[in-house]
Amino acid sequence: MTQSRPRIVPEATVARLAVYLRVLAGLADGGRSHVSSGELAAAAGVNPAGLRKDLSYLGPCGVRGVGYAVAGLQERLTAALGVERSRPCVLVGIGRLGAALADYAGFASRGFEFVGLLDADPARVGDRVGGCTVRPIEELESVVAGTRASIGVITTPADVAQSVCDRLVAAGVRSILNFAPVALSVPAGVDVRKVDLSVELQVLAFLDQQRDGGPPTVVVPVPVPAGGAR
Amino acid sequence: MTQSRPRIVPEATVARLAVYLRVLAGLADGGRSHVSSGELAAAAGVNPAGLRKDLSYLGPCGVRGVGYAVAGLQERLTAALGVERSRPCVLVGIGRLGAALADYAGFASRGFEFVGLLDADPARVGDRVGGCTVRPIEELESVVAGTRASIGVITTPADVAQSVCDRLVAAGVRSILNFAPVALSVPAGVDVRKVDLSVELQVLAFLDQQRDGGPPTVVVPVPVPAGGAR
DNA sequence: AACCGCTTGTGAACGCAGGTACAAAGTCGC
DNA sequence: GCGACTTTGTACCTGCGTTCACAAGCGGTT
Ligand SMILES: NC(=O)c1ccc[n+]([C@@H]2O[C@H](COP(=O)([O-])OP(=O)(O)OC[C@H]3O[C@@H](n4cnc5c(N)ncnc54)[C@H](O)[C@@H]3O)[C@@H](O)[C@H]2O)c1
Ligand SMILES: NC(=O)c1ccc[n+]([C@@H]2O[C@H](COP(=O)([O-])OP(=O)(O)OC[C@H]3O[C@@H](n4cnc5c(N)ncnc54)[C@H](O)[C@@H]3O)[C@@H](O)[C@H]2O)c1
Repeated sequence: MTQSRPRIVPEATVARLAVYLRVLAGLADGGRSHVSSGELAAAAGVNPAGLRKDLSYLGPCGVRGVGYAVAGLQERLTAALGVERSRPCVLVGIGRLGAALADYAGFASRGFEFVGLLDADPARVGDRVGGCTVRPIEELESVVAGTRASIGVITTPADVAQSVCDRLVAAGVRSILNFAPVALSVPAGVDVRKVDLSVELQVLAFLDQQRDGGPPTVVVPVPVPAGGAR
Repeated sequence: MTQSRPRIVPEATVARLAVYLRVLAGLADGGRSHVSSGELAAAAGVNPAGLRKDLSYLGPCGVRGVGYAVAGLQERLTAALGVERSRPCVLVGIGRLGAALADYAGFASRGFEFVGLLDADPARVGDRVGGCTVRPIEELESVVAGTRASIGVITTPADVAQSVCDRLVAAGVRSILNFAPVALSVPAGVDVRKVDLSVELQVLAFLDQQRDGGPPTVVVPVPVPAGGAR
C-alpha cells in the first residue's frame, strides 16, 4: 500500500521534464517521429546522460539504437507531470504582472487554464482579461469551490499575500505559486513555489561583480562557437 | 586590502543573501537595530544554521550573544551582492510581461534601473513605461554602449530570443535574464539565468498529482512505446 | 572582576544531484 | 541469419548543498 512508489522523482528532474515536454512539442510540429537523447539534450540545454537518467525515472521509454518516439514520450511525460487534462487555476491580484499572466496564451497550451481572476480593486472588477472576467476578492471561496481549482497564483502586493494565501488554503487550494516577495507559511500538505525576480537580478549582479573583481579571468579567450539553433 | 576572496560563495547562498537583504530592509523600517539568526531565518523561511553559514561566507559579521546589527549587515550584503550603486539594465521586448517589469518600482529600490527599453514594434516605440521611453530595436547596440548596461533582460517571443541574446552579448552585456521558453546558448564568460513560469506551474501540477496518487498504486499503464507516428 | 546565559561561527556527517564510463539491447546492412 | 554499429539505461564516482551539533566569544549581572 504505502510502498507503492516504484521510484521517486527528484524535484529538479520534474522541472527538467517540463522543459523536455516543450521541446518535444516543437519537434512534433516539425514532423519528427524519433529523437536521440543527444539532440533532445542539446535543445533543452542539459547533459545527454542526465536527460536519460531523468527519463529513466519513468521507466524504460526509449528504444536502444534508435532513440525516443516523440509522440510516445510526449504522452508519457504529460501523464507523469499530471497535465493530461487541463488544470484549473485561480489568479489573485490582477495588476500589471497578474494581467500579463492571465493574458498569456502559453499557459493554456501547456494545460493550465485560469478559471478565476480575483482583485480587491473595484475598478478592476468586471474587466475581461484573457477570456475571463475579473471578480471581487470576496468571491474567492465560492470561485475556488465552484471550479475545484487546485492551483492558486498570487500576484498581490506583498503585505496581503499571506492573508490571500490563507484564504486560498482554507478554500481547498493545495498548490500555490507566489510572486510576492515574502515567505509564505502554509500548513503541511500544501506546496508553495516562489518566483522572486529581484533575486534573479541580484544573483546576476553578484556573478558580474565576482567576475570583475575575482580571479584574473583574462586567460580564457576561447571563442566558443555558439551552436544550437536548428 | 580586503583579503580578496579566499572563500567562494555558492550560488544557492547568493540567492538567499538577496532574500535576507530584503527582510533586513523591512526590519530597518521597523526601527530594529539588531536581529538574531533565528528571527531572520524565520522571516526568510530558511534554517537558522543555514543562514549563519550563508553569512559566514562574508566573514564574521555578527556579535555573539547579541545577534546581527541590522544596518551593518545591510551594508555588508549590499556590497557582497554588488548593488552598492544602481546597476543599469536593458529590457528587450516591451510586451505585456516586459511592460510589467519596466513599470515595477521594486527593482529600482533594490538597485536596478532600466536605462533602455527596446522593442521591434513601431507602435510601441515612443511609449513611456516606468519613466523610460521605448526605443526601436535597431538602437540596441548604441543604447548598451551609451549606458554601459551590464544586465540584459529578454521578454521577447521565444523564436527571436536567441538572436536578441546574441546582439546583447556582442554589444557587451555579460549577464542575461531570460523569460522566453528557450535554452539560450552563449559564449563562456556570459551568465544566463532563465525564468520559466510554465515549468513552475507544471512542477506544482506534478506535486499535486503525486499527493493524490501517491498512496494508491498509480503505475503508468503504458506498456510498450513502440508505436511510432508518421 | 568573575560568572552565566545567549548567540554566533564552524566542523563533520548525511543526502542528493550531476557527470563519466560501460554494458545491455535492438536495429540496420549484407 | 549474422555481425557490427548505434543508442539507451545504469552503476560508480565526485562534488555540492544542507543539516545537526558543539565549542568559542561576548554582554549583562552581581
Ligand atoms: N510587476 C513586476 O514586474 C513584479 C516583479 C517582481 C515582483 N512583483 C510582485 O508581484 C506582485 C504584484 O506586482 P504588480 O506589479 O502586478 O503590482 P500591482 O499593484 O500592479 O498589482 C497588484 C494588484 O493586486 C490587487 N490587490 C491588492 N490587494 C489585494 C487583495 N487583498 N486581494 C486581492 N487583490 C489585491 C490590486 O488591486 C492590484 O490590482 C507584488 O507583490 C510585486 O512585488 C512584481
Ligand atoms: N506574459 C506572460 O505571462 C508570460 C509567461 C511566461 C513566459 N512568457 C514569455 O515571455 C515572453 C514575452 O511574453 P509576452 O506575454 O510579454 O509577449 P508579448 O507578445 O506581449 O510581448 C512580446 C514583445 O516583444 C516584441 N518583439 C517581438 N520581436 C522582437 C524583436 N525581434 N526584438 C525586440 N522586440 C521584439 C513585440 O513587439 C512585443 O512587444 C515570451 O517569450 C513568453 O513566452 C510570458
